[in-house]
Amino acid sequence: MTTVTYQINKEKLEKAAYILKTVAHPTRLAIVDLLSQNEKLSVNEICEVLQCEQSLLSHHLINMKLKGILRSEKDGLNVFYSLKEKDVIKLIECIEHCDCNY
Amino acid sequence: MTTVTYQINKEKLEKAAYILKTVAHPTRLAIVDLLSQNEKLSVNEICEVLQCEQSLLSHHLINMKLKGILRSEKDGLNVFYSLKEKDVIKLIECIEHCDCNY
DNA sequence: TTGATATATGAAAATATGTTCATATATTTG
DNA sequence: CAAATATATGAACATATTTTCATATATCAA
Repeated sequence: MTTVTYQINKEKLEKAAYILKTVAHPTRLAIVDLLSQNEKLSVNEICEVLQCEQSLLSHHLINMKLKGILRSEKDGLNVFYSLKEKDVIKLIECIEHCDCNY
Repeated sequence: MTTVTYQINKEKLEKAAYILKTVAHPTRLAIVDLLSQNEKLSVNEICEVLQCEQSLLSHHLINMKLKGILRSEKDGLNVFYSLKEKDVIKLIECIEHCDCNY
């Protein structure tokens, strides 16, 4: 006889997976990291620091904005992105201690 | 003149992304959740609770074991999986508070 | 040894994600 | 207005991940 405890519901897990997936990419993690250190940055600034092609970066940024992780505000020619969901910073910290195989 | 602070190195970010990706899947998150509540579970037990096809579940479990998140031990016909890298539980908690778009 | 049960494996198919490239749009400046 | 700059868009392509299915292997019990 098995009595297995199952806590979290499906919907919550799907949401969590969705957010994790959004962040689980080196460039996107770098963006989160950058924006945790710098209140707001223009696409160009991020582009230069990360050495990432403009259009590719744009895709990443818009993706993360769509999912509520970033916000953006326009100022003249520039668009400044900033961290909307600051909790995602914790994900990086959380994993730094992990001792998984890689 | 731009002075952008950039903290984490590329390698660290790639490792973090790698681990996050491994966990960023509803079924795999459910497995982590289950194993945070139950010390160890057989493939079959997990199969039944999650209503997941046996072979698919096996793929997930082996994948997570390979990446150091789970461990397994054989006992007769059964293989019991348990959480090796308990820190990943925190990822779920971390995200539960997040208020992203979905 | 045969049959039943639990788990793993591997290849193929289905699906999703990431990247590139060419070009569009919007804003500023001369 | 034309040119320059910053960013966005979309389609095509490349690549990676997930799922399915058929089957293999291992262990146990009769």
